[in-house]
Amino acid sequence: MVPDYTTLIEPVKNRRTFEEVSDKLKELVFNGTLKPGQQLPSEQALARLFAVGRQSVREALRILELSGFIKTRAGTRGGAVIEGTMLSKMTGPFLDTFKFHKVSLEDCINARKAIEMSVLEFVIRSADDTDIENLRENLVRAKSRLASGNSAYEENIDFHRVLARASKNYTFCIVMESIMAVFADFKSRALDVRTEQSKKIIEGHEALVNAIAAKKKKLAIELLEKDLANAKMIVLVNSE
Amino acid sequence: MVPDYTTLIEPVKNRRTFEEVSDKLKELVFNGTLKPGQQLPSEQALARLFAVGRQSVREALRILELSGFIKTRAGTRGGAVIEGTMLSKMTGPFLDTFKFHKVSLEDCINARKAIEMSVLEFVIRSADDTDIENLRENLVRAKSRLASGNSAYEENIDFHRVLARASKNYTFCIVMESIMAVFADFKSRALDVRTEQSKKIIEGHEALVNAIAAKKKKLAIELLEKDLANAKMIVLVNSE
DNA sequence: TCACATTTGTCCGTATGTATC
DNA sequence: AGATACATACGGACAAATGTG
Repeated sequence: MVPDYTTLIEPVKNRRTFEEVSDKLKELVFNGTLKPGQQLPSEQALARLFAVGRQSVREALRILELSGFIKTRAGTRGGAVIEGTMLSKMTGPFLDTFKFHKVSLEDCINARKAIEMSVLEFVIRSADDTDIENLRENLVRAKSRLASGNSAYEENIDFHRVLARASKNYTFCIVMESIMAVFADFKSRALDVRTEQSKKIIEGHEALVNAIAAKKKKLAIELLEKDLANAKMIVLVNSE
Repeated sequence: MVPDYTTLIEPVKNRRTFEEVSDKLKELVFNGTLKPGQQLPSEQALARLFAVGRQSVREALRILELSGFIKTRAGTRGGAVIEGTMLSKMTGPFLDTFKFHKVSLEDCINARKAIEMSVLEFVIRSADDTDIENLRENLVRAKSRLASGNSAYEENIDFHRVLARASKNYTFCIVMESIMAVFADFKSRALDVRTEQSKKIIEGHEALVNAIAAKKKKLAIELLEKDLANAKMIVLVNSE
């Protein structure tokens, strides 16, 4: 009968100053005291308020910035502003972990397929008119991009983000956002997608949206499988 | 035919010094120049090497620390050391995003079920003897924990991390690590799991491992479904 | 167009706590 | 116990950016 000291007893004061500061500010965001769009006091003012040095405040702000809580701007009327979403900053750590452990693109593609097939099930159950509209809006953006002679790679990645949102389960949004970041990064480094490929992908997306709108589950599953197979081929061919 | 200036033209020098430093160090880790366990020069030395101030080095180190690239220790022979894994630091940003967007536990549980069922398919296909052994080792740890009068909540969470590893696809490891962090955090804040509940979970895990070892796919799926339903009940009851 | 004020970004000097030898 | 080497932390100073009058 050994009691569990490790969870009962915590370090009294091993925490560093900047950690106290960043945790305190995080808490103010979580409990709604600090709302998105709101301006934080200047670094000097924060240092006075917390009764710490400006260096500690700066290191705390770096943490909050990297975590996506705030963005900072220099100059008059500059400073730290609370962000409205943390989704985009989620992807950095995920991508770092991915690269650090040298995960293969193929593994990522395979896992992504499994997860997105689940997402689709949720989408067919829960998608409403607004979601269908958002998906169609993505198709319009992608097509206009294509019409101006560029590939629609970014828009076609975004399609899957919008799809995840239509599942009405934000957990999927976070996960898919992270995974799609891998493909976005891959494109920025290596990929030069042909416009014909983009066109084919968009056509597939269009058919998929129609199937979802019509609640044709079997067809939708089939179409998503085809789309992911297409995407897999494009990525793997270009990663040689 | 509007050319895509946003991807063609990048800001010439908007980057801050500490970003340059942290990116440079990240790159050295990614390309293998800096290996896990290796010691970085002191802050003073790094400042000299990069020809920047100590403050910039410190802010860069904060970023690398938060991202999980390094850990720092004070004292002689202290300093920054390259980490061997980034998995554990992956969870912080995920958890922050989760809280920031106030995702419901139920959504998280539902998404987790969908994803873990996919993981199980991969596990049944790919798990080898070592994986089965790792899973059994987890059961031993959980039981000994129970025998000493504590709940085995942490070990039972860890079971699912080990399961993800058995899929042989590191993408699943990253995703599951992130999701399980939500439950680990939940426990640390609210949950007081009864030992009887832990015992029941462990028995379920044991049956699941046996089914996986015997490659009985249908049975394994059934058992995992039951386990997740159990976990869902325990969490939701305690979150009232 | 041109200062001016404010705030971040950066560097330096110094002091303290901490861990190792 | 004392010396050493490092992170941690504070304060002062100046440069760079940026909005305002």
